[in-house]
Amino acid sequence: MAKKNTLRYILLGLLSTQKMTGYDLNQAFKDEIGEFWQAKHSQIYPELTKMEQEGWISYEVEISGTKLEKKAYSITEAGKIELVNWLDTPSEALPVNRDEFVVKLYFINNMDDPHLLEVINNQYKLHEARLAHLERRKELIFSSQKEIDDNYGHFLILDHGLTRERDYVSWLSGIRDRIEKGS
Amino acid sequence: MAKKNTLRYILLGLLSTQKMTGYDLNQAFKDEIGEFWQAKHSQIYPELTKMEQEGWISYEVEISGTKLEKKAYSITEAGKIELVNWLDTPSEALPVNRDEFVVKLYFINNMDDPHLLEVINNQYKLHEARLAHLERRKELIFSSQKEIDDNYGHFLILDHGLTRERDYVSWLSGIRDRIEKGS
DNA sequence: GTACCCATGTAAAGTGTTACATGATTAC
DNA sequence: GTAATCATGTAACACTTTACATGGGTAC
Repeated sequence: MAKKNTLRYILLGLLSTQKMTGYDLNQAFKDEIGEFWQAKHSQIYPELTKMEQEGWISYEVEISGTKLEKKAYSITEAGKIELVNWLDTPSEALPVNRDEFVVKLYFINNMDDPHLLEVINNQYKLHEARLAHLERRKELIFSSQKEIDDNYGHFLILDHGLTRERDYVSWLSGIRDRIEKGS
Repeated sequence: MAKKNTLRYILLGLLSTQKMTGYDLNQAFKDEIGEFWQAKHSQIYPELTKMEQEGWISYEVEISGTKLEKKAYSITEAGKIELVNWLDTPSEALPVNRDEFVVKLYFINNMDDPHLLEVINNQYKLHEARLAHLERRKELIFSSQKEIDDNYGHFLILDHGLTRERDYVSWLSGIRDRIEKGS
């Protein structure tokens, strides 16, 4: 079985709607995409170079100010075909979803560790903060039905991230309650 | 910042309760741990060798039948210290949770792709199957309160995985309903 | 002038997957 | 005998992160 290289398809997908620089693409991973995929610029720039060499994308150099060069990438016809192929291919593998905290909790619980509550509270705060952040974003971006309809893909991804965080937080608080009651 | 190497702490955690071979450890990733961390034997065996060299674990060779050699690993005192340190260290980073399907959906939706429904149905089947599998496991393993209390760590991890799958499935069916209504 | 962001890259190392390899044991 | 499972390893490759490196633009 061939390796996935999901990153290049995500870049392709982002470029399918508009011209973007490597820097812009990197920013996209800090917003909605970032909830479900991450990449650093050190991975993005080389990938763009490879994709350009393979004819999936092309770029034009633009000048900001007097010297600063930007490479504005666009998707090519060949790239569009690759993108649609990817979109239409069923994602066979389920995500692995590594979660260090959950396995840690598994062990800490088995061991009657006195730091259990502390570790849980710490994680609770982290997820609560992310949940609050996502809720703010949702209010900000999707204040009306029109905005939802116009950016339904974005809405879906944000809504899914929100649900996931809500459940995580309520799962954690359930565990915390049980510990406090039991001790 | 140093790299994580979560794998070795998971191996340590598993070995903290009982002697296990590399093979046994590999099996553990197919059961409860596998929902939240994965590793192949090709990663496990070399890691065990390194951990043994660093004094975190030790092993005894046991013979099965007449020839077959097994290395039964145990955690050392030094290893126990490392494990507790890890358990007590707050997990600062939130999990990345890469999900190729979600990003795919994000793009496919933006593009009004005719395969949208098909792609969603495919994913729905995958998650439904995993959900059913987890539910069977829960019934099988945790049929009474006593079993829950005796293996609370395991219960937590399975319960969390179940909740996650239920939400995923209901999220997908919500999207499907919306598409069918809209078309 | 300086802090923060824009903008692009490379190098090195760590993590994870797939493929290659081999042989013993057990249940049918 | 043969298929499935037990048992252990290495090699090659792919993916991801961290660190190194450089320079321009903008707002205060």
